[in-house]
Amino acid sequence: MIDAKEVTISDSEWEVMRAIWTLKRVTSHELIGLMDKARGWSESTTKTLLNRLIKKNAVQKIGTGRPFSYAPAVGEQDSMTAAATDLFDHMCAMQAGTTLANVIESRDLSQDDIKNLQQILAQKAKTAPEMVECNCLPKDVKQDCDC
Amino acid sequence: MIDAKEVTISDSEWEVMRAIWTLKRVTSHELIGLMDKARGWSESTTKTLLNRLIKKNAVQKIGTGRPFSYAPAVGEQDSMTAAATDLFDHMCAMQAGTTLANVIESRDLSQDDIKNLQQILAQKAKTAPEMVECNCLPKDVKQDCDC
DNA sequence: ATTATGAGTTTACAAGTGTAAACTAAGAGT
DNA sequence: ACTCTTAGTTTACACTTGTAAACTCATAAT
Repeated sequence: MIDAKEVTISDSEWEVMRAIWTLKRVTSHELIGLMDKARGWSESTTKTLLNRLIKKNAVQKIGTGRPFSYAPAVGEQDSMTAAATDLFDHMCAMQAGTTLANVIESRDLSQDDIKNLQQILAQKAKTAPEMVECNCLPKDVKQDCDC
Repeated sequence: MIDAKEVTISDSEWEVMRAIWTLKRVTSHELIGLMDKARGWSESTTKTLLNRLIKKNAVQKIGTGRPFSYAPAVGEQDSMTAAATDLFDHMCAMQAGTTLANVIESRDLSQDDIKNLQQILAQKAKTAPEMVECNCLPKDVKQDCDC
């Protein structure tokens, strides 16, 4: 498995990856049918995306004979966490909490997910600061904003 | 204020937006200095990004005379929530919970953020399902995976 | 052995992005 | 009124992405 942090997957590529992750192993034929059904993509489009993913090391080609199979080379959970972490890393730290709250409100979460989150939060509460500071400007820039 | 969901902000543009959001109102001069200090960008680069943001309606030009000022035309929290929601919308629903957990572990959250999250989770727990299903394949595709 | 067909590889092309130079117009100073 | 300087606008250019056609190479069928 390649480290998910090393691989950048574009939006369309994500669609392909999701199918591959879910099926674990596919032929291009299956994938083409799937993406056509799911997104209405032409055969060519799926082929291109698959090749780009191989080149990026997000997918590995399996087998020797002609109908090859394709399997994920990066983990789904790892890729998801890497993508989400990357996004938050580029946003204001001060508002991350509220953003997370907004996201959570709109997600379907299982009872187990919720318990897990609660446990993590309880843990974090023990050492959490009273305030998180805005990290949007270089620290030496005067910043008398209420942000 | 323009609806954040209508505006797509690229990575570099985010850096500029963060500065503008934090300062609420800037001149291109200030912004150029800031981005140079924060990212080492040349004057030209900041100017280009600022113009793209204006064209996208993420930033508004203020004033009539020559040194114009620039202010956000979309809200920061709204944009953050829109970006994060969009990301999660494109990922497997089944693993969103774990992903959120992973993200939360690595964030700095304030006591208030945590309380807020806890309150939301307690609420969600009341109606949360036992399991969230994978939504990565068209529902009519046979899918005997353990995913 | 020859051909059709399915699978894989190359090329294409417009839009968006990161990065920046060149050009132009409005005010500031003389 | 003329010129310097600063702020704003245009152009540039390579790389990525979304989308897809064209082309080529194995292999199965004849």
